[in-house]
Amino acid sequence: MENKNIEIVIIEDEEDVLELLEYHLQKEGYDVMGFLSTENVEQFLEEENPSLMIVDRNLPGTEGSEFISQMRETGYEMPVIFLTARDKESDLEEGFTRGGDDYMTKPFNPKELLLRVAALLKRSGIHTSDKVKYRDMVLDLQQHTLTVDGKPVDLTNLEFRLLHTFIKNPHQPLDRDFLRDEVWGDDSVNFHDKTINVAMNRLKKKIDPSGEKEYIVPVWGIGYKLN
Amino acid sequence: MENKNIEIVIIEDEEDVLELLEYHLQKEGYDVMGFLSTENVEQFLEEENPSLMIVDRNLPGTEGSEFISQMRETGYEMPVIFLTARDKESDLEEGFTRGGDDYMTKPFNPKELLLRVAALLKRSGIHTSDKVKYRDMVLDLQQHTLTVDGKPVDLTNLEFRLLHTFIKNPHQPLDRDFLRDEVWGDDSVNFHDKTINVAMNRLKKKIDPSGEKEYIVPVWGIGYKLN
DNA sequence: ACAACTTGGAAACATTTTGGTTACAAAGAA
DNA sequence: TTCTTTGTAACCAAAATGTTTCCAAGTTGT
Repeated sequence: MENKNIEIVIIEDEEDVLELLEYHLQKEGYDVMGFLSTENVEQFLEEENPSLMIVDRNLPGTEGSEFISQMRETGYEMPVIFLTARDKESDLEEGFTRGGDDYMTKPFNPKELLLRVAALLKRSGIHTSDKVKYRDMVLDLQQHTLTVDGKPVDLTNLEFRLLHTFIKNPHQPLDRDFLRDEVWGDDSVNFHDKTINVAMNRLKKKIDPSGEKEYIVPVWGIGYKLN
Repeated sequence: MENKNIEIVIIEDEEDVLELLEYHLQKEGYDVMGFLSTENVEQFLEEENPSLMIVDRNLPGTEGSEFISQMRETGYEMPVIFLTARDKESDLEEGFTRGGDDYMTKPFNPKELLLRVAALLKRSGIHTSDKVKYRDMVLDLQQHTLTVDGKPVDLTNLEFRLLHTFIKNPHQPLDRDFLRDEVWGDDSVNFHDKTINVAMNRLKKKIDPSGEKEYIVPVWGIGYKLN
Protein backbone atom coordinates (compact mmCIF):
# COMPACT_ATOMS: atom_id res chain seq x y z
CA MET A 1 0.00 0.00 0.00
CA GLU A 2 1.47 3.30 -1.04
CA ASN A 3 0.09 5.54 1.68
CA LYS A 4 1.55 3.45 4.45
CA ASN A 5 3.01 5.37 7.37
CA ILE A 6 1.13 8.54 6.57
CA GLU A 7 -0.72 9.35 9.72
CA ILE A 8 -3.96 11.33 9.75
CA VAL A 9 -5.73 12.59 12.85
CA ILE A 10 -9.49 13.14 12.85
CA ILE A 11 -11.40 15.06 15.50
CA GLU A 12 -15.15 14.60 15.04
CA ASP A 13 -17.77 14.20 17.74
CA GLU A 14 -20.43 12.50 15.65
CA GLU A 15 -19.47 8.89 15.95
CA ASP A 16 -20.95 7.73 12.67
CA VAL A 17 -19.23 10.48 10.71
CA LEU A 18 -15.96 9.63 12.41
CA GLU A 19 -16.34 5.98 11.47
CA LEU A 20 -17.14 6.87 7.90
CA LEU A 21 -14.04 9.03 7.68
CA GLU A 22 -11.88 6.37 9.24
CA TYR A 23 -13.24 3.78 6.86
CA HIS A 24 -12.51 5.72 3.69
CA LEU A 25 -9.09 6.92 4.77
CA GLN A 26 -7.98 3.52 5.99
CA LYS A 27 -9.12 1.99 2.72
CA GLU A 28 -6.64 4.31 1.03
CA GLY A 29 -3.90 3.01 3.27
CA TYR A 30 -3.54 5.92 5.68
CA ASP A 31 -2.88 5.38 9.36
CA VAL A 32 -5.88 6.99 11.00
CA MET A 33 -6.26 8.09 14.58
CA GLY A 34 -9.75 9.25 15.54
CA PHE A 35 -10.81 11.41 18.48
CA LEU A 36 -14.32 12.33 19.61
CA SER A 37 -13.14 15.55 21.23
CA THR A 38 -10.03 17.70 21.46
CA GLU A 39 -9.25 16.10 24.78
CA ASN A 40 -6.12 13.94 24.67
CA VAL A 41 -5.20 15.23 21.23
CA GLU A 42 -2.54 17.54 22.56
CA GLN A 43 -0.87 14.70 24.39
CA PHE A 44 -1.06 12.58 21.28
CA LEU A 45 0.66 15.28 19.24
CA GLU A 46 3.57 15.30 21.61
CA GLU A 47 4.26 11.70 20.79
CA GLU A 48 3.30 11.38 17.16
CA ASN A 49 3.71 13.64 14.17
CA PRO A 50 0.62 13.23 12.01
CA SER A 51 0.92 14.50 8.44
CA LEU A 52 -2.58 15.97 8.31
CA MET A 53 -5.60 16.68 10.50
CA ILE A 54 -9.30 16.66 9.74
CA VAL A 55 -11.23 18.64 12.34
CA ASP A 56 -14.91 19.31 12.89
CA ARG A 57 -15.62 22.97 13.58
CA ASN A 58 -18.52 22.20 15.85
CA LEU A 59 -17.06 20.22 18.73
CA PRO A 60 -18.24 19.91 22.31
CA GLY A 61 -16.12 22.07 24.58
CA THR A 62 -13.47 23.83 22.53
CA GLU A 63 -14.40 25.06 19.07
CA GLY A 64 -12.50 23.17 16.39
CA SER A 65 -10.95 26.27 14.88
CA GLU A 66 -10.12 27.59 18.32
CA PHE A 67 -8.20 24.40 19.00
CA ILE A 68 -6.28 24.63 15.72
CA SER A 69 -5.49 28.26 16.40
CA GLN A 70 -3.87 27.30 19.70
CA MET A 71 -2.13 24.41 18.04
CA ARG A 72 -0.64 26.71 15.39
CA GLU A 73 0.63 29.02 18.09
CA THR A 74 2.36 26.12 19.71
CA GLY A 75 4.20 25.60 16.46
CA TYR A 76 2.42 22.73 14.73
CA GLU A 77 2.28 23.23 11.00
CA MET A 78 0.66 20.22 9.43
CA PRO A 79 -2.23 20.89 7.03
CA VAL A 80 -5.73 21.01 8.48
CA ILE A 81 -9.07 20.40 6.78
CA PHE A 82 -12.12 21.74 8.59
CA LEU A 83 -15.47 20.00 8.46
CA THR A 84 -18.68 21.81 9.18
CA ALA A 85 -22.39 21.39 8.89
CA ARG A 86 -22.84 25.11 8.69
CA ASP A 87 -22.15 27.17 5.65
CA LYS A 88 -22.02 30.69 6.89
CA GLU A 89 -19.47 32.95 5.36
CA SER A 90 -18.12 34.26 8.63
CA ASP A 91 -17.44 30.76 9.85
CA LEU A 92 -15.58 30.00 6.69
CA GLU A 93 -13.36 33.00 7.08
CA GLU A 94 -12.63 32.23 10.70
CA GLY A 95 -11.62 28.71 9.78
CA PHE A 96 -9.10 29.87 7.23
CA THR A 97 -7.67 32.72 9.25
CA ARG A 98 -7.14 30.45 12.21
CA GLY A 99 -4.86 28.24 10.23
CA GLY A 100 -7.08 25.94 8.17
CA ASP A 101 -5.96 24.83 4.74
CA ASP A 102 -9.24 23.57 3.37
CA TYR A 103 -12.89 23.52 4.27
CA MET A 104 -15.60 20.99 3.51
CA THR A 105 -19.26 21.07 4.41
CA LYS A 106 -21.14 18.04 5.64
CA PRO A 107 -22.46 15.91 4.12
CA PHE A 108 -19.26 15.56 2.14
CA ASN A 109 -18.44 13.52 -0.88
CA PRO A 110 -15.88 10.90 0.29
CA LYS A 111 -14.15 10.88 -3.04
CA GLU A 112 -13.67 14.62 -2.89
CA LEU A 113 -12.32 14.42 0.63
CA LEU A 114 -9.74 11.85 -0.41
CA LEU A 115 -8.73 13.98 -3.36
CA ARG A 116 -8.36 17.05 -1.17
CA VAL A 117 -6.36 15.09 1.37
CA ALA A 118 -4.03 13.83 -1.34
CA ALA A 119 -3.66 17.29 -2.87
CA LEU A 120 -2.78 18.83 0.49
CA LEU A 121 -0.29 16.12 1.35
CA LYS A 122 1.40 16.59 -1.98
CA ARG A 123 1.51 20.34 -1.63
CA SER A 124 2.86 20.35 1.89
CA GLY A 125 5.59 17.81 1.35
CA ILE A 126 4.85 14.97 3.71
CA HIS A 127 7.27 14.62 6.56
CA THR A 128 7.10 11.00 7.54
CA SER A 129 9.20 10.95 10.63
CA ASP A 130 11.53 8.05 11.15
CA LYS A 131 9.92 5.84 13.70
CA VAL A 132 10.59 2.32 14.77
CA LYS A 133 7.95 0.45 16.67
CA TYR A 134 8.22 -2.68 18.73
CA ARG A 135 5.39 -3.98 20.90
CA ASP A 136 4.41 -1.01 23.10
CA MET A 137 7.53 0.93 22.27
CA VAL A 138 7.87 3.71 19.70
CA LEU A 139 11.36 4.94 19.00
CA ASP A 140 11.48 8.26 17.16
CA LEU A 141 14.86 8.34 15.51
CA GLN A 142 14.56 11.95 14.52
CA GLN A 143 13.47 13.36 17.81
CA HIS A 144 15.55 10.87 19.76
CA THR A 145 12.63 10.01 21.96
CA LEU A 146 10.93 6.88 23.19
CA THR A 147 7.39 6.24 24.28
CA VAL A 148 6.29 3.10 26.05
CA ASP A 149 2.55 2.53 26.11
CA GLY A 150 2.17 6.08 24.88
CA LYS A 151 4.04 7.54 27.81
CA PRO A 152 7.32 9.30 27.11
CA VAL A 153 10.40 7.73 28.63
CA ASP A 154 13.66 9.61 28.96
CA LEU A 155 16.64 7.75 27.64
CA THR A 156 20.25 8.75 27.59
CA ASN A 157 22.18 8.61 24.36
CA LEU A 158 23.81 5.32 25.19
CA GLU A 159 20.54 3.77 26.24
CA PHE A 160 18.89 4.99 23.06
CA ARG A 161 21.52 3.42 20.83
CA LEU A 162 21.37 0.25 22.86
CA LEU A 163 17.62 -0.12 22.57
CA HIS A 164 17.78 0.73 18.90
CA THR A 165 20.18 -2.11 18.16
CA PHE A 166 17.89 -4.49 20.00
CA ILE A 167 14.85 -3.34 18.06
CA LYS A 168 16.82 -3.77 14.86
CA ASN A 169 17.55 -7.36 15.87
CA PRO A 170 14.54 -8.67 17.75
CA HIS A 171 14.09 -12.23 18.97
CA GLN A 172 17.78 -12.73 18.67
CA PRO A 173 20.28 -13.13 21.45
CA LEU A 174 22.89 -10.45 20.96
CA ASP A 175 26.22 -11.33 22.52
CA ARG A 176 28.37 -8.91 24.37
CA ASP A 177 31.01 -8.59 21.69
CA PHE A 178 28.36 -7.63 19.16
CA LEU A 179 26.81 -5.06 21.44
CA ARG A 180 30.19 -3.66 22.27
CA ASP A 181 31.06 -3.16 18.62
CA GLU A 182 27.65 -1.87 17.70
CA VAL A 183 26.99 0.50 20.56
CA TRP A 184 30.30 1.39 22.08
CA GLY A 185 32.45 1.11 18.96
CA ASP A 186 35.65 -0.79 18.32
CA ASP A 187 37.82 1.94 19.68
CA SER A 188 36.82 1.25 23.24
CA VAL A 189 39.84 -0.22 24.93
CA ASN A 190 39.93 -1.36 28.53
CA PHE A 191 36.36 -2.47 28.40
CA HIS A 192 35.09 -3.75 31.68
CA ASP A 193 33.09 -6.96 32.01
CA LYS A 194 30.29 -5.32 33.82
CA THR A 195 29.92 -2.23 31.71
CA ILE A 196 27.36 -3.84 29.46
CA ASN A 197 25.53 -5.42 32.38
CA VAL A 198 25.11 -2.17 34.15
CA ALA A 199 24.05 -0.33 31.01
CA MET A 200 21.55 -3.06 30.17
CA ASN A 201 20.05 -3.03 33.60
CA ARG A 202 19.65 0.70 33.61
CA LEU A 203 17.92 0.46 30.25
CA LYS A 204 15.67 -2.39 31.33
CA LYS A 205 14.64 -0.50 34.40
CA LYS A 206 13.69 2.55 32.40
CA ILE A 207 11.59 0.84 29.78
CA ASP A 208 9.99 -1.65 32.15
CA PRO A 209 10.37 -0.65 35.79
CA SER A 210 8.22 -3.42 37.16
CA GLY A 211 9.88 -6.03 35.01
CA GLU A 212 6.56 -7.52 34.04
CA LYS A 213 6.80 -6.87 30.33
CA GLU A 214 10.10 -8.69 29.93
CA TYR A 215 11.11 -6.76 26.85
CA ILE A 216 14.74 -7.65 27.28
CA VAL A 217 15.83 -10.88 28.92
CA PRO A 218 19.31 -12.18 29.63
CA VAL A 219 20.55 -15.17 27.67
CA TRP A 220 22.81 -16.96 30.02
CA GLY A 221 26.40 -17.10 28.88
CA ILE A 222 25.68 -15.09 25.70
CA GLY A 223 24.13 -11.73 26.22
CA TYR A 224 20.60 -10.35 25.94
CA LYS A 225 17.55 -10.80 23.78
CA LEU A 226 14.57 -8.60 22.96
CA ASN A 227 11.21 -10.35 23.06
CA MET B 1 -0.36 46.67 0.54
CA GLU B 2 1.00 43.41 1.87
CA ASN B 3 0.28 41.16 -1.11
CA LYS B 4 2.34 43.26 -3.44
CA ASN B 5 4.50 41.40 -5.95
CA ILE B 6 2.53 38.20 -5.73
CA GLU B 7 1.48 37.40 -9.26
CA ILE B 8 -1.62 35.38 -10.09
CA VAL B 9 -2.59 34.10 -13.52
CA ILE B 10 -6.24 33.55 -14.42
CA ILE B 11 -7.47 31.63 -17.48
CA GLU B 12 -11.20 32.06 -17.93
CA ASP B 13 -13.11 32.46 -21.17
CA GLU B 14 -16.21 34.16 -19.77
CA GLU B 15 -15.23 37.75 -19.84
CA ASP B 16 -17.47 38.92 -17.01
CA VAL B 17 -16.23 36.18 -14.68
CA LEU B 18 -12.64 37.04 -15.53
CA GLU B 19 -13.27 40.68 -14.71
CA LEU B 20 -14.88 39.78 -11.45
CA LEU B 21 -11.91 37.64 -10.49
CA GLU B 22 -9.45 40.32 -11.48
CA TYR B 23 -11.36 42.90 -9.49
CA HIS B 24 -11.38 40.94 -6.24
CA LEU B 25 -7.81 39.78 -6.47
CA GLN B 26 -6.47 43.18 -7.36
CA LYS B 27 -8.37 44.68 -4.47
CA GLU B 28 -6.35 42.38 -2.22
CA GLY B 29 -3.17 43.67 -3.75
CA TYR B 30 -2.22 40.77 -5.99
CA ASP B 31 -0.72 41.33 -9.41
CA VAL B 32 -3.21 39.71 -11.74
CA MET B 33 -2.73 38.61 -15.33
CA GLY B 34 -5.88 37.43 -17.09
CA PHE B 35 -6.21 35.27 -20.20
CA LEU B 36 -9.34 34.36 -22.16
CA SER B 37 -7.78 31.15 -23.45
CA THR B 38 -4.69 28.99 -22.93
CA GLU B 39 -3.19 30.61 -25.99
CA ASN B 40 -0.22 32.82 -25.12
CA VAL B 41 -0.14 31.51 -21.55
CA GLU B 42 2.78 29.22 -22.22
CA GLN B 43 4.78 32.07 -23.63
CA PHE B 44 3.88 34.19 -20.64
CA LEU B 45 5.09 31.48 -18.24
CA GLU B 46 8.48 31.47 -19.86
CA GLU B 47 8.91 35.08 -18.93
CA GLU B 48 7.13 35.36 -15.62
CA ASN B 49 6.84 33.11 -12.61
CA PRO B 50 3.36 33.51 -11.19
CA SER B 51 2.80 32.25 -7.65
CA LEU B 52 -0.60 30.75 -8.37
CA MET B 53 -3.00 30.03 -11.22
CA ILE B 54 -6.78 30.03 -11.39
CA VAL B 55 -8.00 28.03 -14.36
CA ASP B 56 -11.44 27.35 -15.79
CA ARG B 57 -11.95 23.71 -16.69
CA ASN B 58 -14.24 24.49 -19.55
CA LEU B 59 -12.17 26.46 -22.00
CA PRO B 60 -12.45 26.78 -25.76
CA GLY B 61 -9.84 24.64 -27.45
CA THR B 62 -7.75 22.86 -24.83
CA GLU B 63 -9.49 21.59 -21.66
CA GLY B 64 -8.27 23.50 -18.60
CA SER B 65 -7.08 20.41 -16.75
CA GLU B 66 -5.44 19.10 -19.89
CA PHE B 67 -3.47 22.30 -20.11
CA ILE B 68 -2.38 22.08 -16.47
CA SER B 69 -1.41 18.47 -16.92
CA GLN B 70 0.94 19.43 -19.74
CA MET B 71 2.20 22.34 -17.69
CA ARG B 72 3.04 20.05 -14.78
CA GLU B 73 4.93 17.75 -17.09
CA THR B 74 7.00 20.69 -18.24
CA GLY B 75 7.99 21.22 -14.64
CA TYR B 76 5.79 24.04 -13.40
CA GLU B 77 4.81 23.51 -9.79
CA MET B 78 2.83 26.52 -8.68
CA PRO B 79 -0.52 25.81 -7.01
CA VAL B 80 -3.57 25.69 -9.27
CA ILE B 81 -7.23 26.30 -8.46
CA PHE B 82 -9.75 24.95 -10.93
CA LEU B 83 -13.04 26.66 -11.63
CA THR B 84 -15.95 24.83 -13.13
CA ALA B 85 -19.65 25.26 -13.76
CA ARG B 86 -20.15 21.55 -13.68
CA ASP B 87 -20.18 19.48 -10.55
CA LYS B 88 -19.72 15.95 -11.76
CA GLU B 89 -17.60 13.70 -9.64
CA SER B 90 -15.49 12.41 -12.52
CA ASP B 91 -14.53 15.94 -13.47
CA LEU B 92 -13.54 16.68 -9.95
CA GLU B 93 -11.26 13.68 -9.81
CA GLU B 94 -9.70 14.46 -13.13
CA GLY B 95 -8.96 17.97 -11.99
CA PHE B 96 -7.10 16.82 -8.90
CA THR B 97 -5.21 13.97 -10.52
CA ARG B 98 -4.03 16.24 -13.27
CA GLY B 99 -2.29 18.46 -10.79
CA GLY B 100 -4.93 20.73 -9.30
CA ASP B 101 -4.66 21.87 -5.72
CA ASP B 102 -8.20 23.11 -5.18
CA TYR B 103 -11.52 23.17 -6.94
CA MET B 104 -14.34 25.66 -6.89
CA THR B 105 -17.66 25.57 -8.65
CA LYS B 106 -19.25 28.59 -10.27
CA PRO B 107 -20.91 30.69 -9.12
CA PHE B 108 -18.29 31.09 -6.43
CA ASN B 109 -18.19 33.12 -3.28
CA PRO B 110 -15.45 35.74 -3.82
CA LYS B 111 -14.55 35.77 -0.15
CA GLU B 112 -14.02 32.03 -0.19
CA LEU B 113 -11.89 32.24 -3.28
CA LEU B 114 -9.64 34.82 -1.65
CA LEU B 115 -9.34 32.70 1.45
CA ARG B 116 -8.44 29.61 -0.56
CA VAL B 117 -5.90 31.59 -2.56
CA ALA B 118 -4.30 32.87 0.63
CA ALA B 119 -4.29 29.39 2.21
CA LEU B 120 -2.64 27.85 -0.83
CA LEU B 121 -0.02 30.57 -1.05
CA LYS B 122 0.81 30.08 2.58
CA ARG B 123 1.00 26.31 2.27
CA SER B 124 3.17 26.38 -0.80
CA GLY B 125 5.78 28.44 0.91
CA ILE B 126 5.10 31.81 -0.63
CA HIS B 127 5.17 34.26 2.17
CA THR B 128 2.79 37.12 1.95
CA SER B 129 4.65 38.75 4.76
CA ASP B 130 8.23 38.23 5.75
CA LYS B 131 7.28 37.23 9.21
CA VAL B 132 7.70 33.97 10.99
CA LYS B 133 5.76 33.25 14.13
CA TYR B 134 6.39 30.70 16.78
CA ARG B 135 4.45 30.61 20.03
CA ASP B 136 4.82 34.14 21.45
CA MET B 137 7.64 35.06 19.13
CA VAL B 138 7.36 37.00 15.90
CA LEU B 139 10.46 37.14 13.76
CA ASP B 140 10.43 39.83 11.10
CA LEU B 141 12.88 38.61 8.50
CA GLN B 142 12.93 41.83 6.61
CA GLN B 143 13.46 44.16 9.50
CA HIS B 144 15.59 41.67 11.40
CA THR B 145 13.58 42.24 14.51
CA LEU B 146 11.96 40.03 17.08
CA THR B 147 9.05 40.54 19.39
CA VAL B 148 8.24 38.26 22.26
CA ASP B 149 4.77 38.62 23.67
CA GLY B 150 4.45 41.76 21.61
CA LYS B 151 7.45 43.37 23.23
CA PRO B 152 10.47 44.05 21.04
CA VAL B 153 13.64 42.17 21.89
CA ASP B 154 17.04 43.21 20.58
CA LEU B 155 18.95 40.43 18.94
CA THR B 156 22.37 40.49 17.38
CA ASN B 157 22.86 39.12 13.89
CA LEU B 158 24.19 35.83 15.10
CA GLU B 159 21.39 35.42 17.57
CA PHE B 160 18.84 36.22 14.92
CA ARG B 161 20.14 33.61 12.51
CA LEU B 162 20.35 31.11 15.31
CA LEU B 163 16.76 31.62 16.40
CA HIS B 164 15.62 31.53 12.80
CA THR B 165 17.12 28.12 12.20
CA PHE B 166 15.40 26.84 15.32
CA ILE B 167 12.06 28.20 14.21
CA LYS B 168 12.57 26.58 10.84
CA ASN B 169 13.08 23.23 12.57
CA PRO B 170 10.85 23.15 15.60
CA HIS B 171 10.37 20.18 17.90
CA GLN B 172 13.56 18.70 16.64
CA PRO B 173 16.88 18.39 18.40
CA LEU B 174 19.45 20.20 16.30
CA ASP B 175 22.93 18.91 16.89
CA ARG B 176 25.96 21.10 17.14
CA ASP B 177 27.37 20.13 13.77
CA PHE B 178 24.15 21.14 12.07
CA LEU B 179 24.00 24.45 13.87
CA ARG B 180 27.59 25.13 13.06
CA ASP B 181 27.05 24.54 9.36
CA GLU B 182 23.77 26.38 9.28
CA VAL B 183 24.61 29.43 11.33
CA TRP B 184 28.37 29.80 11.32
CA GLY B 185 29.10 28.23 7.94
CA ASP B 186 31.47 25.46 6.93
CA ASP B 187 34.37 27.80 6.51
CA SER B 188 34.79 28.30 10.22
CA VAL B 189 37.94 26.50 11.21
CA ASN B 190 39.21 26.29 14.73
CA PHE B 191 35.76 26.14 16.13
CA HIS B 192 35.64 26.07 19.84
CA ASP B 193 33.48 23.58 21.74
CA LYS B 194 31.89 26.19 23.82
CA THR B 195 31.17 28.76 21.15
CA ILE B 196 27.75 27.32 20.49
CA ASN B 197 27.00 26.94 24.17
CA VAL B 198 27.76 30.52 24.90
CA ALA B 199 25.84 31.79 21.88
CA MET B 200 22.86 29.64 22.79
CA ASN B 201 22.83 30.84 26.33
CA ARG B 202 22.99 34.44 25.32
CA LEU B 203 20.08 33.86 22.99
CA LYS B 204 18.06 31.95 25.57
CA LYS B 205 18.57 34.69 28.09
CA LYS B 206 17.35 37.33 25.69
CA ILE B 207 14.18 35.63 24.52
CA ASP B 208 13.26 34.21 27.90
CA PRO B 209 15.14 35.90 30.74
CA SER B 210 13.29 34.12 33.50
CA GLY B 211 13.61 30.78 31.82
CA GLU B 212 9.98 29.97 32.48
CA LYS B 213 8.89 29.66 28.87
CA GLU B 214 11.47 27.02 27.99
CA TYR B 215 11.53 27.90 24.33
CA ILE B 216 14.87 26.26 23.81
CA VAL B 217 16.00 23.33 25.88
CA PRO B 218 19.26 21.40 25.76
CA VAL B 219 19.18 17.83 24.52
CA TRP B 220 21.92 16.10 26.33
CA GLY B 221 24.64 14.76 24.12
CA ILE B 222 23.04 16.18 20.97
CA GLY B 223 22.40 19.88 21.00
CA TYR B 224 19.30 22.00 21.52
CA LYS B 225 15.64 21.83 20.72
CA LEU B 226 12.91 24.45 20.28
CA ASN B 227 9.64 23.63 21.98
C1' DA C 1 21.53 -33.09 46.10
C1' DC C 2 25.51 -30.53 46.94
C1' DA C 3 29.56 -27.83 46.47
C1' DA C 4 32.30 -25.26 43.38
C1' DC C 5 32.12 -22.37 39.77
C1' DT C 6 30.33 -19.03 36.50
C1' DT C 7 27.39 -15.43 35.23
C1' DG C 8 24.01 -11.67 35.89
C1' DG C 9 21.81 -8.06 39.02
C1' DA C 10 21.88 -4.27 42.48
C1' DA C 11 23.72 -0.61 44.74
C1' DA C 12 27.21 2.62 45.89
C1' DC C 13 30.77 5.13 44.38
C1' DA C 14 34.15 7.22 40.97
C1' DT C 15 35.13 9.17 36.69
C1' DT C 16 34.20 11.36 32.51
C1' DT C 17 31.57 13.99 29.58
C1' DT C 18 28.74 17.67 28.74
C1' DG C 19 26.33 22.07 29.53
C1' DG C 20 26.14 26.65 32.08
C1' DT C 21 28.29 30.86 33.89
C1' DT C 22 31.29 34.40 34.06
C1' DA C 23 35.04 37.30 32.92
C1' DC C 24 37.82 38.86 29.59
C1' DA C 25 40.00 39.36 24.96
C1' DA C 26 39.61 39.99 20.11
C1' DA C 27 37.32 41.62 16.24
C1' DG C 28 34.24 44.62 13.98
C1' DA C 29 31.12 48.62 13.46
C1' DA C 30 29.74 53.36 14.43
C1' DT D 1 38.34 56.01 19.46
C1' DT D 2 34.30 53.98 21.76
C1' DC D 3 30.70 50.79 21.72
C1' DT D 4 28.95 46.43 20.36
C1' DT D 5 29.35 41.88 19.01
C1' DT D 6 31.54 37.56 19.07
C1' DG D 7 35.00 34.19 20.53
C1' DT D 8 37.98 32.08 24.19
C1' DA D 9 39.17 30.37 28.56
C1' DA D 10 38.57 28.92 33.16
C1' DC D 11 35.69 27.11 36.36
C1' DC D 12 31.47 25.03 38.19
C1' DA D 13 27.35 22.05 38.10
C1' DA D 14 24.83 18.42 36.33
C1' DA D 15 24.24 14.33 33.86
C1' DA D 16 25.88 10.21 31.97
C1' DT D 17 28.75 6.48 32.07
C1' DG D 18 32.12 3.33 34.13
C1' DT D 19 33.98 0.62 38.12
C1' DT D 20 33.78 -1.98 42.11
C1' DT D 21 31.81 -4.87 45.40
C1' DC D 22 28.62 -7.95 47.02
C1' DC D 23 24.99 -10.96 46.39
C1' DA D 24 21.74 -13.96 43.87
C1' DA D 25 20.81 -17.19 40.41
C1' DG D 26 22.10 -20.52 36.97
C1' DT D 27 25.43 -24.26 35.60
C1' DT D 28 28.45 -28.11 36.06
C1' DG D 29 30.66 -32.03 38.00
C1' DT D 30 30.58 -35.29 41.47
